[in-house]
Amino acid sequence: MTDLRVRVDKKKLERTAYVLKCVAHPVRISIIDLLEQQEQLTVSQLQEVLDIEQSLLSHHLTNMRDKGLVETRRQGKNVFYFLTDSGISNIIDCIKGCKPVQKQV
Amino acid sequence: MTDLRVRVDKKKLERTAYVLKCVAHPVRISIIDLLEQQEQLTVSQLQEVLDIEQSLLSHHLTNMRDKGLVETRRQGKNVFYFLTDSGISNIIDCIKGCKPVQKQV
DNA sequence: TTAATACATGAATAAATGATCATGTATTGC
DNA sequence: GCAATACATGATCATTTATTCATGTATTAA
Repeated sequence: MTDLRVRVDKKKLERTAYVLKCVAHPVRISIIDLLEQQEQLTVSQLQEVLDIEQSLLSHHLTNMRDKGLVETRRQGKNVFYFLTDSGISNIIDCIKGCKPVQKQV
Repeated sequence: MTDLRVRVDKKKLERTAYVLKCVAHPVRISIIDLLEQQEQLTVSQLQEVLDIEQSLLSHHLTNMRDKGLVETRRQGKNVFYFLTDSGISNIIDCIKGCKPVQKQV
């Protein structure tokens, strides 16, 4: 076991976990999926598709924004959300492509 | 917004979030990283590199095993852990490769 | 069989996350 | 200004996840 060590430094490790944690939620994955299809969507549009409470959605979006996954642009009464160019889509594609793991749910 | 909808079905969405949640932890990402380098490692070996309490590590490993991320093979007193062929490594590579997102930590 | 090593497990607690509810702010149109 | 629409925020509570500690089990070697 000569010089085995974790190849990712601690800061990046924590940042990665932090961002991943944000992605690791059905609603938030859905949001990412929708924004991959649509470029930008208002909260109302997202709400309509996702069919969840407005404030819950808003919390999720704020969460994602805090972590840098999405950004916003206001246009009149509407606020548009869009994915930042952070490679998150790649992660999702990666996951979508990967074989489902089998074990207890 | 004609027929915008989430392209991932609910079951897969939940499963993905479930697995991702498991990946989304510094210690567990480290474990994956080590097992990418080493093929198989005992708990003691992991413990030495990671420098955390034995029982905590064991809990993490059990967690990962329950989710199907790793499997085990006993050899005498030792238990070897190794990654299952589930594409998790790809996810990690993906993440390691992706631009760091900037915002509050 | 006993002791030592290697690992697992369960209970208890602490900390983080998720959901709900009530309320607040920004923008527009009247 | 006032009401309506669109969204955000904060407090609270419920649930999940992380950590610790004490103890348990399997394997080997003496």
